[in-house]
Amino acid sequence: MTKQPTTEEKLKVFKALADPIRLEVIHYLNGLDQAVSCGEIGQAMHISKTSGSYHFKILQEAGLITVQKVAREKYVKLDRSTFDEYLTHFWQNV
Amino acid sequence: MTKQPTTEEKLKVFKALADPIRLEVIHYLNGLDQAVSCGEIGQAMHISKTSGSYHFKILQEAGLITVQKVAREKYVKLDRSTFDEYLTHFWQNV
DNA sequence: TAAATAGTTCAAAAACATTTGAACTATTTT
DNA sequence: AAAATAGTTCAAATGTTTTTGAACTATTTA
Repeated sequence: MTKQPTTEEKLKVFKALADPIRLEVIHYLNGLDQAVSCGEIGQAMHISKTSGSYHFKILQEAGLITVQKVAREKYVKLDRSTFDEYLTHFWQNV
Repeated sequence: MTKQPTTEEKLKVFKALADPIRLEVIHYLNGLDQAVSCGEIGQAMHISKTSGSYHFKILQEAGLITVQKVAREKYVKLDRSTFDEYLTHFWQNV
């Protein structure tokens, strides 16, 4: 009884997954399983702040991460429900 | 006990899924659940032969479809084991 | 054997995604 | 209050993907 994703939404998710840096970020977040600051992830991935900002935005707009601002930092974690909806339950929406 | 996909392989699959025409092809093939000729799919998607050829190659190289040549036609169907490995079982490989 | 059909290949053009560095905002520390 | 830190925004440059049309191969039909 939960709404079917549109093609636009699916595209956003698959495009977000179709990049090596973003797959690495997902892997990193999955390993830690807690909110981590953008800066920490950026350092671990060896990318610039600007590039990090760009990639986090894409992951966020796809719904793959959630973001929480704490003082001057942003903490990020995986939104597993989105992975489940688009990947694990892929055949439910195809 | 089955080999972990490499980052390259995952990227190929997610890139293949990150396109509206290819998602439509997958949807079409899923509905029919049988091998269909490239020409028939191309007509149903309203794309040129050249564009069809390009997209089928990408889906094939990602392992998302299998292709069988019969006389001068090519028949295509979904390879569900690849969808299962990369999507349904996403968390096993992340 | 000539014409038609199914699909491929190639290179150029067009469209789209990513990176870069500088300038910026907001917050925290000294 | 000044300096430092976390992150964003912008436009330009670079890189990658997709589309296009013409020429091609292989097979089938007339």
